[in-house]
Amino acid sequence: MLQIYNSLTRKKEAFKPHEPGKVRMYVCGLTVYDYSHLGHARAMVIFDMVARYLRIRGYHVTYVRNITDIDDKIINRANENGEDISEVTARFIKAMHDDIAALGVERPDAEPRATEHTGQIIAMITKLMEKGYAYVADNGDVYYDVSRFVAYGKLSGKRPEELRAGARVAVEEAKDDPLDFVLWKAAKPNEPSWNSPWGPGRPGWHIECSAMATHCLGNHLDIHGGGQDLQFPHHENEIAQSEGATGEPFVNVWMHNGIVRMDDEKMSKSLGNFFTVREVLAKYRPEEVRYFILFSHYRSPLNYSKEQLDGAKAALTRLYTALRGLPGSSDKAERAYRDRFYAAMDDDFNTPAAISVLFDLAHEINRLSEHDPAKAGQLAATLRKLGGILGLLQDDPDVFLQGIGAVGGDSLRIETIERLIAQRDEARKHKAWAESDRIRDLLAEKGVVLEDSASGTTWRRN
RNA sequence: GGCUGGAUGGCAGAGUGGUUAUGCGGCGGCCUGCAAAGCCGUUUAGGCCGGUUCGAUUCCGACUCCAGCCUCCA
Repeated sequence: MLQIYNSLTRKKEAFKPHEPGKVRMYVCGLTVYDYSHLGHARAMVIFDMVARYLRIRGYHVTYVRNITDIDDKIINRANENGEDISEVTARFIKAMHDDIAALGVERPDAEPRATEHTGQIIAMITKLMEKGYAYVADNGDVYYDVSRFVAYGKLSGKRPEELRAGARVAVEEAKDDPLDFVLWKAAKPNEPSWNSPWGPGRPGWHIECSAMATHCLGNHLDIHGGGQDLQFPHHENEIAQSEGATGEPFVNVWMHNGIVRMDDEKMSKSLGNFFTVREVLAKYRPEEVRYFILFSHYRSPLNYSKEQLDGAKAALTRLYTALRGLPGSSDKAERAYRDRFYAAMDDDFNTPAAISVLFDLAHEINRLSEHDPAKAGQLAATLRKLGGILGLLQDDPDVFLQGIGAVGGDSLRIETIERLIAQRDEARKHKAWAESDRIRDLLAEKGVVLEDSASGTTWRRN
């Protein structure tokens, strides 16, 4: 039985979609004004893992992940570059798709963009106006009246009075209440705008998610996900908007992934302490990055460090080494291991525990490979199958270990390596150990590790 | 200050009221011409103080420290 930690109730709950067998899931995507960094990548990989696992468990999943393609930062970026907004967004949407595809993130079923849903957005704001949840301010902006939504704060555990008391932000004068948030921004000169009942303007950030989520998935979602840093105010505001407009519960299960840290501090654009996905992929292979992300639980903070990424590489090397030379494809997984893997994943997507099952498999494969290759082969197929659920271990082991597409360094060409190995074999036949070791040291200096066995010499890059 | 969440072995990172997490690293052994890989064994745990219990790392309470949110943020 799948259990998911629900941020709304702050506990794990048995997962029950309200339509049996079907899951409607919405995840907050990115604002496309710059390259994605590791924090974005984590959210993308986590919810990709969630969608994959739900499907493995037999659910028909509709996964929607939005793109915010109109916002102050995008406008500023376009102005800085002397570009049109659509040029900026097109470029960074492409970059995002490339980056996360490299990390093995599958495309969601829909990827709605704010600028393509202004109709739905305006319709929802109109509804909120009609129901008295919104007002037009003196400056022409439309605001949500937080005082009208009695459940405000239920997701974040915050109380409006305390928020007001602790307000540290300069209060926008047009608002009736510092907690009110903008639904529609009146256009300033030279800003992109859409016509609306309240004059030309553009949507506020929070409303787009409410409008697109309900438009794509209906009023009542099973799962809504996003980074922990979106829990308040973004998701709190989404609830206020959606439930205010539809009168129905908006989301059953709220899932929040932990943030990525650098030196025990949040990795973020504003702090400037971030690595873009591209920068990381220049040093590490995509699968290493994906493993790094999945090796800690999705709700824990994830500390970025060289040691962690190097560890991911070492761990994958062990798993692929176990798979090497064994038939890898099969549809059936050994039941005992599969059950343990599922049990881990059923427990709030406990990927570290699930990964530990992969290592137990690798260990058993290594034990059996000599005396019971048939059984070892079966387990190898199981390992590959279960790894695949996490989007791991789908490469040919030799391709991974020999580092085709490995990054960095002045690596030797395969032909050169094989020629040197042949030379060394010749020397070894004559027990010319000095020459043999000379060649092995030479290769080692170039990052190539040799492994002699009864069946010949194999090599890998380290 | 308020609201969330956390504190585990050398590092990373899970589960668990009494029994091996797992990975990286260390140490000893097997294998090897020597290595590497692998295998066998092994070494360091659960912030601090109380409480509940036959027994707590695990449950409860206080304390200390850390992070996130309260401003755009995955």
